[in-house]
Amino acid sequence: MSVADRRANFTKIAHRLIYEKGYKATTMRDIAQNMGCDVANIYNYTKSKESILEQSLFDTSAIFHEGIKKLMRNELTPKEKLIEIIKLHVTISYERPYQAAFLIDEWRHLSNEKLNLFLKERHQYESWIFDIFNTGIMSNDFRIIDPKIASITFLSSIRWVHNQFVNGSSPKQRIELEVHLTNCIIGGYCS
Amino acid sequence: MSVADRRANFTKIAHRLIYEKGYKATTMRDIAQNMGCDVANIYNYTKSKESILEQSLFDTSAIFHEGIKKLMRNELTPKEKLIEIIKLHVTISYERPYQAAFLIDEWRHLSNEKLNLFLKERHQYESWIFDIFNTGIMSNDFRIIDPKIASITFLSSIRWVHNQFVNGSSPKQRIELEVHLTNCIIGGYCS
DNA sequence: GTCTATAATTCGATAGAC
DNA sequence: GTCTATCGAATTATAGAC
Repeated sequence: MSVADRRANFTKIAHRLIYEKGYKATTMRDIAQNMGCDVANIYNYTKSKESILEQSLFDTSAIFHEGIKKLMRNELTPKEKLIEIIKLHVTISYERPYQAAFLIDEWRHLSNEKLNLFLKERHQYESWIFDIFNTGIMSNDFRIIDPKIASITFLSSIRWVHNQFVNGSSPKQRIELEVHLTNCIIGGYCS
Repeated sequence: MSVADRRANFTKIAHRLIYEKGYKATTMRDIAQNMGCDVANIYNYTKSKESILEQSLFDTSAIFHEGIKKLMRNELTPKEKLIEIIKLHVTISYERPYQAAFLIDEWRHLSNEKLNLFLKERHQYESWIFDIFNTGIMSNDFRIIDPKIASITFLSSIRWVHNQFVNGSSPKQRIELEVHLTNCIIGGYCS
């Protein structure tokens, strides 16, 4: 196994354990045991426990930001933007379900300096979503709703998708989920 | 201060800290410090750290179950049932925001036996929601959507409400949130 | 009820031999 | 890169004096 493969294997195992048990409840000894080696070896792959979390959070945050920046540049209607954002979340949650979960559950375990930086990024992301709703309500693309509550509710409604992918899913299952989820959120429940 | 008041104060402080830092990251010393006493005194109010979490989870789970059982007995349309469930979640999240959060974030730190019991209760609750969607789709009250994905999305979309209440809110703010949230979820976003 | 003291364990991380 | 051994700190929880 190459060095790169070993590192990838370590990251995968560490992320899975942190997802299953939570960051605080996952010990370096847990990770070592699942790697089949001793605790000391873990520090060949990471300089500290926190850096595992830190790298995952900021890497994945950057991917979300790239995605939303790209679709905000396109000339899409507010409704089309929401559809693209659903697709973005499903895609990222499919490709890295554990790390998508950390953005929701584990960010608070960052140390203070990193925490502030992360919250800044998150707030910026939420602002983009808010702007879409605010614009869409003004332009009558959306109904008369509270833009703040709508944007929070929208983000919350797609915050479970990663759970569907943690045990492995096929590309077909990904597409199906995306279609049904979009149908629910964009079309609404009631006829 | 009476014995009951001291216990209530302990519970409130413990729940606030667990909400803010997470169960694993909250130490008995943290709680003691916020109570203004020594660690040993904490064990006058609880027999263990886990029993704090355990009692909160099962108490609040029972309240959710009581609420949904009551509204399922009524002869309401599926749509009216969803509206009542939104109201139920807003009400409980308003009255005990920390404990509502534990049902989402902290249940996994229960010990094995208690964990299985909790998951059983949660699954039953989710089944009731699923049944509402399943029935509503058949009866044409709802659009043609995937009932499984719809029920998960619905529950996820109201899973943020407690955050709005953790720093204290007026009854008027509660009503406003309930109205706007119901408008978003039942009416949908798009016109 | 309050405290001091401490037991028993576990944690992240490092030193150093191979 | 692997291991053994261990450090220093922090954890839950208890014993026992006041």
